[in-house]
Amino acid sequence: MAVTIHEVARRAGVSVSTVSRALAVPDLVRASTRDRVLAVAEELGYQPNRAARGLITGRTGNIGVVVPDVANPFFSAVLKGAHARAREAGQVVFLADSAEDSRVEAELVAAMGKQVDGIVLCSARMGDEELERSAGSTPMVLVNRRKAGLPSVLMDSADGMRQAVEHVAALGHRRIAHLSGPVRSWSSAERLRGLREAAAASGVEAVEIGPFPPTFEAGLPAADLVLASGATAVLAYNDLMALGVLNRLAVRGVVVPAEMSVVGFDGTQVSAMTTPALTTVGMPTETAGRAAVELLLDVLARPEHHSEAARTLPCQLVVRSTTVPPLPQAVRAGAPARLEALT
Amino acid sequence: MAVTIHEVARRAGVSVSTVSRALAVPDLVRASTRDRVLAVAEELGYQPNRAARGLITGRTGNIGVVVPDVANPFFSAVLKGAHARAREAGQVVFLADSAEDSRVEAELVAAMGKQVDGIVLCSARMGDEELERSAGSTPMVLVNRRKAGLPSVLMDSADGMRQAVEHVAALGHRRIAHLSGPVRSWSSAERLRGLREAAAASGVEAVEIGPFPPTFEAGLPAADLVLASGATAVLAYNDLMALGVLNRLAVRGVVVPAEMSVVGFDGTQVSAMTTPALTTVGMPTETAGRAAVELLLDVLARPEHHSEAARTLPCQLVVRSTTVPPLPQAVRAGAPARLEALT
DNA sequence: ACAGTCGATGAAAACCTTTGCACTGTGAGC
DNA sequence: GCTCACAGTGCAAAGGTTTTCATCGACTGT
Repeated sequence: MAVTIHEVARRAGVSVSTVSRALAVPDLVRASTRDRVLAVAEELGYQPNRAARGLITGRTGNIGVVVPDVANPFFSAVLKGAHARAREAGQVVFLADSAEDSRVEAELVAAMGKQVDGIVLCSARMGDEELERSAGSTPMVLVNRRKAGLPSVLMDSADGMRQAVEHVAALGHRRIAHLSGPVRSWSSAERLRGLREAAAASGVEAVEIGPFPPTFEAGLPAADLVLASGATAVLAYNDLMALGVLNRLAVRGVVVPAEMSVVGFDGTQVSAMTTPALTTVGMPTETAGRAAVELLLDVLARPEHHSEAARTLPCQLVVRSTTVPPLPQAVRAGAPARLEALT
Repeated sequence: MAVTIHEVARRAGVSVSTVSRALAVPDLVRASTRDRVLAVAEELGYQPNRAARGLITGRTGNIGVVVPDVANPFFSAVLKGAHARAREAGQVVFLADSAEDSRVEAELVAAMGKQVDGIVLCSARMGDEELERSAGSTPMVLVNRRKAGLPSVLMDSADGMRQAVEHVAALGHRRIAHLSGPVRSWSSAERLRGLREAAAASGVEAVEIGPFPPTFEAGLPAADLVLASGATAVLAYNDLMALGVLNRLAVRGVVVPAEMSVVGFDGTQVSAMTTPALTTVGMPTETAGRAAVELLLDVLARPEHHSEAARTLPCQLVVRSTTVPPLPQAVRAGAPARLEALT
């Protein structure tokens, strides 16, 4: 049986109100009384019952985080950041995994609604109307999704894509392939936009292939498509897909980076672990997680104030070993024997 | 303002008791009344306030999951399984990340205590006494940690290790290196035990190197140690470390698997993505997560019953491309030129 | 026809906390 | 010496639900 505020009050010889105040608004109670109460509370190991508190204050002290897939390193990193920031604020995080299913997602958000003060919704898959409905009942901040009237934390994927394009363009590539991701994803659209703008600006030709699911497996067939496209560099939707490309290229006997440059996206741990190490666009995942709960906390504190706030976090290209200048045309057309001399 | 049970009662023309019963124990109310109540509840979108319910029942409907690091794919997989099973049971999961710190871990468990019905504690880092103290205040099931009197879900790492050892032994390796993981980890100790037993039984010589943190970075220097040891095969503590080994071996110009066989552990996604694909011991991570909340639910349902229950899940070696028979001694000592012919 | 049962429902207590309001006493200002 | 303000504290209501107990009517068995 847990120790209640009544028990503390009894032992300290005061009323429950005084105990409550001693803990919540110390200045309201005389120093001597407060010290006595605090001592007793400490001794008994008293911890307020959050359910009871929530009942009266209407605040639960919980924040919900919903992601499409916890097992995806991208999201688990966001989750980690969110958890860290929440903990600092004494909030607890509720986790929900929508399994990439927009219906489940909506359901989870609805179910969470009453038990949390607010929700951090990552890469929302649900439609705009559903989103609006959900947001109506619970304060919510979006991560990597934009919706008028809803606060959000965005990662500047378009700019990340620009960096990637400029990088391969600077290396001398003139025809680059892009492997696109989930159609309904905001992030996906942003990257496409960044690609087109940067390609036009840099005077390189971008061939768009896809869409694909953002997985290793999708990268396998995508690699063949890339080879057939005649591109000399490929920008994958994410690191997982890039790994698939790498894998398939190796099977096909295509040497990376000599014969094909490959760029990933997300900057997940694994991108540093391949041989050769993958050039990728680093995403501020953990930072985004932190920023999202930060923003949510703000919204909770003064509701009407920043319903429109959108914070954009920068991406940073990290150049590793999968991007080099393309082979001269003559060599590419030549015999494999000549290639060996180059690698 | 949320719709309460009173509102439903008023609109349905019954008392709150009847509404409560219609939802919780439908047989207790007349069919016609029940239908009417249910219809009204549905129409109003009534959802019981869990805080209020928890206040009276003493059950929160929440279960806590604490892991050393959400961003580690091994744990995020366990988490995913736990979440899935919890959701099926209508429970929600509280996440806590201890950042591999035993003090934070204990703190988190204590803080969670009051807000959850029970805790799933993964790969507990805290000491036995602390563990005992924590378990005293909240029902708890351990994952990959054994402690007398506490229910637990174990993955049979020792047997997984046996499979790995027998595999490389069968390939003809006679001297194999083992890279050990965190000293305080139960899993680590189990694997060492499995290694020694299987090595003795198979008549192979095991050289134990370590301990190391279970990371990619640790695999780098470990690879050099392995080369110096004269082993022809290496069993790494986990996949991450194995990737580090692979990476460093490539840098050193050692060809895998021809010159060195490498086995990982955990069977994480990434193990399938390397080139060559990593032979590894598959761990039933998601299953373990499910099993853990299953067990917790059981314990919650009938407390005194299975406080001792320990469920052990099997591991399964998955053979891929990093393990082949060792080179004949003559060749290994010979010129690199001869090697090339082999690969 | 009557006692006894049982099914269906309602009233109210209980869970633990926060907080508005009321009360007491002390010191300041006149 | 009297009023007033105010600091410190207690009382009690409120929050939404579950659950025990009581009530009431109808039905069964004799």
